[in-house]
Amino acid sequence: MYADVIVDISHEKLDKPFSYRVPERLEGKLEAGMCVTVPFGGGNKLIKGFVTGFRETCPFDPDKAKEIRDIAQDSVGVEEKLMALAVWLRKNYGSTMIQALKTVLPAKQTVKRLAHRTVRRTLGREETLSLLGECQRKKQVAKARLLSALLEQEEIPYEWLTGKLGVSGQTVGSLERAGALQVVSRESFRDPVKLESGPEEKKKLDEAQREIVEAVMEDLEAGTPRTYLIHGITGSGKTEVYLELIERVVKKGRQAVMLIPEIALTYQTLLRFYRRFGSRVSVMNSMLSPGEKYDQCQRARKGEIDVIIGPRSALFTPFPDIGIIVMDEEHEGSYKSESSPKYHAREAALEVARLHGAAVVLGSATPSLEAYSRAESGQYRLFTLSRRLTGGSLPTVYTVDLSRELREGNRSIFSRKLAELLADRLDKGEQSILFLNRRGYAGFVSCRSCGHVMKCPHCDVSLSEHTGGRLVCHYCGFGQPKPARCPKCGSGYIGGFKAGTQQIEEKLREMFPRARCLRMDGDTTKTKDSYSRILSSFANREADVLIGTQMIVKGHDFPGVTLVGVLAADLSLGAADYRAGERTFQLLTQAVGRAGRGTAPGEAVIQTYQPEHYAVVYAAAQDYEGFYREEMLYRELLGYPPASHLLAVQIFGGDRQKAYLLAERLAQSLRESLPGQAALMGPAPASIEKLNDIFRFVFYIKCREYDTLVQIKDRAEELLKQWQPQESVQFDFDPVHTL
DNA sequence: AGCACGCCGACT
DNA sequence: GTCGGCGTGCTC
Repeated sequence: MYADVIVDISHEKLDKPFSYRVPERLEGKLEAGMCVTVPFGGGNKLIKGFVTGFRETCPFDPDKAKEIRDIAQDSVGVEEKLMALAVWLRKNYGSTMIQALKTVLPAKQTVKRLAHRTVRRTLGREETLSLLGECQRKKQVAKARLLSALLEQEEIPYEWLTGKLGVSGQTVGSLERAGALQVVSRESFRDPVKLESGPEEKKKLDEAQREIVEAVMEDLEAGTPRTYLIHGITGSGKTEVYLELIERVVKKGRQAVMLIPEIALTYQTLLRFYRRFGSRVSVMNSMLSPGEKYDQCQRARKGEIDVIIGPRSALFTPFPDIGIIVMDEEHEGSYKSESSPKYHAREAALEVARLHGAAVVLGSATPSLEAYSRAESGQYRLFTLSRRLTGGSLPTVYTVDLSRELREGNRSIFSRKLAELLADRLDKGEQSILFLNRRGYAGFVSCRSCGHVMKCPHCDVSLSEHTGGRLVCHYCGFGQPKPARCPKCGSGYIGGFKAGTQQIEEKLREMFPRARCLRMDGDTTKTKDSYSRILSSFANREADVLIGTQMIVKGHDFPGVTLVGVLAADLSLGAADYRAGERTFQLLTQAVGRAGRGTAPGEAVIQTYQPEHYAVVYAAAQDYEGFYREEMLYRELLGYPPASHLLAVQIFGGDRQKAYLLAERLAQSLRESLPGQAALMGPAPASIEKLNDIFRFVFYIKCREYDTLVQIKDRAEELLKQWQPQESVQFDFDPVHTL
């Protein structure tokens, strides 16, 4: 019996499993994910490693195999919990143990410690010079290089030496022994966000808020923490509830994790946490350098912080005793990892909470169907906050039928209603936002005259236009040629949507030459701080109109905005996946909610070719419940999550034919042993069939039981182990981002 | 990353 | 011949 052991994730060259013999006394006791001590290298130095799997035979010269020394006893609680989490990730989402470990073990620890390791000259200038002369005399080129570098600059980062200067480790070592220099490993915990922790403004909670806090704390103190869903409209004071809960948990000596979507951390929110928790709070942010991330982990490990704010990876902060995990904007797609293991932070949070005995609080104005249905079934406890504390009433929403505009002779991007209201705002000096929900735009085809969208007859998702004018369903592979006329109304105005933020800006300038406008999209926010610069410049009323994609409707508060225009709701409705309706509803609700946050009443215009689509109708009415009922019905009918579960099996390969054959072969083999309640669809080319010269195919398996899908995944992994294909295969459970 | 190995110039 | 420096490659 042999065990695969990862000895150190920190270095790329060691970033692969080493096989060790399992001694008899450990047989049966050892499990994947366990921490063991093994002899490593020529000196048989004992080091710690993690078991990633087992095998019967030795994959190399069996004489070289060494034996596992022991199960590491000293493995602290923190590491053990993270390991258990890695095992869980691997089992439930299907990835290699290495990938799972990398996900869980934060940053590249040791590498990043080196980033903070420097070499400092200890001898004086004269002495160093004479030593340099001696080295040159002895033709010790490496030492000479190092010494002259140290004369230029007293302190040099370690990896400069090994990298740029080409000085090896032992050269540094021998000079250190000679007393010419000193290796300084500094663990300075710089605070990445420098803020003055001002006086804390503690708002008094109203009754509804207090009820939530009391309920959660009661369960937590009784030792029976649960999962809670707060359905609260924007501005209903969810953050206050989070703050209060976290403060109470911290007072009990436990730690808290505050999860936020990738880009959503606003300055205001951050400030509130700093005011409340001072230096005991830390931020994990994608803007941080890996070294800074590592710093934050060290601080957590040492117990220097109690609260971490960050995206899904903050879940793996090495806290010893987490008491609460808060997940704000629970419905956000960025909580689903896009790289293997493709875990969902909501599910991972539940597992972390289980391991720590912590409570999980989910919050959203538009909860995901997954969360809301679980709340309905009693799995989660539901709370509703329906009062807008910040004042301001809900905006008036107008839905404009774009096909009617077209029929009545208006071929512009702006409907007459939107143009009229825009002109009015410009006259009054009030601000407007124009929103283009481009996300999910995957080349769908619709009729400009009647709004009919070309859909797959088998899957009820939009067909995507592929090169060569063919329409393809990337769930089941169904294909048909692109029709010249709309099959419903016979109009020739059928085709893809082509409107970007630039065109909108041009049209706006044409129509309102006096309007000052700002544009915010991928192009204008390339640099790091341009994002916040645009937002603050708009907040300071330096512009009248802000044009942008999803990024403008998240988080930020603009009290001066009294008009929101959604230019084409259909852009996200037409997305070729089953979540299109849900996403559209969420985006529209958020967008509409941007209007009238201040004292002046707001208005919103939703332009669409499908004014009677339920996502549009319920968003316009700001009716979550209604939307939920209808969408859920549809998911039940078609067997999509959360009514059922869906496993996407994705095949990636450089050779189109071979990749397709593997997909076909794997799908066929799985079909043969498919349990009755499961159904397999496909394979089909991904919506972007070729990316970076890699061909992508996908097939889907639907099943009510999640565990059955896990078993099917295990079976697929087994087959792949036998076949050893060149292509890579990934699994995505209940996918959020379709390929 | 750390360590052994082997090559190469220098010096008793 | 031997010693020590320094790059190279391997580690189950």
